[in-house]
Amino acid sequence: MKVLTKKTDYAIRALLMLGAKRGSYVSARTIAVEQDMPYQFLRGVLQEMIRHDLIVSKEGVQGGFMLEKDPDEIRVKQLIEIFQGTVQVSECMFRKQICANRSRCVLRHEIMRIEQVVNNEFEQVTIGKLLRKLTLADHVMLASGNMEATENK
Amino acid sequence: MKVLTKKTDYAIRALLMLGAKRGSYVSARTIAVEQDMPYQFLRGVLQEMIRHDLIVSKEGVQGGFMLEKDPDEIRVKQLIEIFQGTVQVSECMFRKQICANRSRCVLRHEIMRIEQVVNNEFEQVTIGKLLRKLTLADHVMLASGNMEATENK
DNA sequence: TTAATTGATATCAATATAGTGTCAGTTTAG
DNA sequence: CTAAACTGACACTATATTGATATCAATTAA
Ligand code: FES
Ligand code: FES
Repeated sequence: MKVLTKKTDYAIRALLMLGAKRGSYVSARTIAVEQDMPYQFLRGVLQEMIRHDLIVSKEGVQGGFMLEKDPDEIRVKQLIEIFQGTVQVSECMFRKQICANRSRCVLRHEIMRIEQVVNNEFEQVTIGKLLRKLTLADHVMLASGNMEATENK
Repeated sequence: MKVLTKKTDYAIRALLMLGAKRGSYVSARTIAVEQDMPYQFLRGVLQEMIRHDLIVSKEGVQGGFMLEKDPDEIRVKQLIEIFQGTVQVSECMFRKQICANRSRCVLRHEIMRIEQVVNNEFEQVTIGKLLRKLTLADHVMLASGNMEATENK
């Protein structure tokens, strides 16, 4: 059972990188190379995030993506919803018989309670929190990229 | 995002039915018809549960499946593990760079914490608890099946 | 002008989930 | 003793989801 798919995974990591390099545009190519993600796939993810106003972009040479929204307002829950749809524990168990009485069904109740808990957890985690939790060393890595790519030219 | 797959769903519902009719054998056909599940698919699910010693079976006419284990010891968590594999939020985010230092990675930490919470929730829910939560009306339905199928012959 | 970029889409491949079919062996009612 | 109702054990198909690639037009800075 996998809770986060690649899209969500890549989205979080891309946002962390944009968060670490705030103020400047970072190209999809750069993110893809440094974080080791498939380029075209990542681009799709980034575009989806643009559509949801999480990031902005600039076309052309020196273009790329930039994080504008406050990192503390980007919740992992939202990312999951964007890339994996609303969390639902089960479509609707117990169709035929018990479901005749949806509102009363205690099973559904129990399941929905768990749904609530899970959602709550993911709602707590924001890109901002994750950024702050990164150790200095990690942070530097995220901000500067890998060495080959950064050799002072 | 779907947390419970059909297999888990069917497994829970089948167990509830077996739990409601404890002591007697219930055939896959009966469960399938009364709970509206695909017969062969359900059979696969039942066999899997036998392999994990959750239920026992009897072949031949008047045969079927029976719940032997204490319903309070059958946790939804175990069912999820059987039919969907261990819960893992993400394979392992942040491969290339940060992962050089797995033990230190705070992101992984955060993710694993949530994993813990989710697992905990599903560990709390047992077939026994669900059975007790069923209202009397539901219980009767589960135990007696639908009317057409039960007409005293 | 050209190379580095994003926008927008179309398509494909891989994997996971859901469901069906078949046949051999067991049991019990008649 | 036999037929019908069962499970055991697989092999198979279908559908959906996820992951990834490819193409081409438009934009921009050097
Ligand atoms: S689960 Fe659908 S109503 Fe009980
Ligand atoms: S997530 Fe793999 S180590 Fe940080």
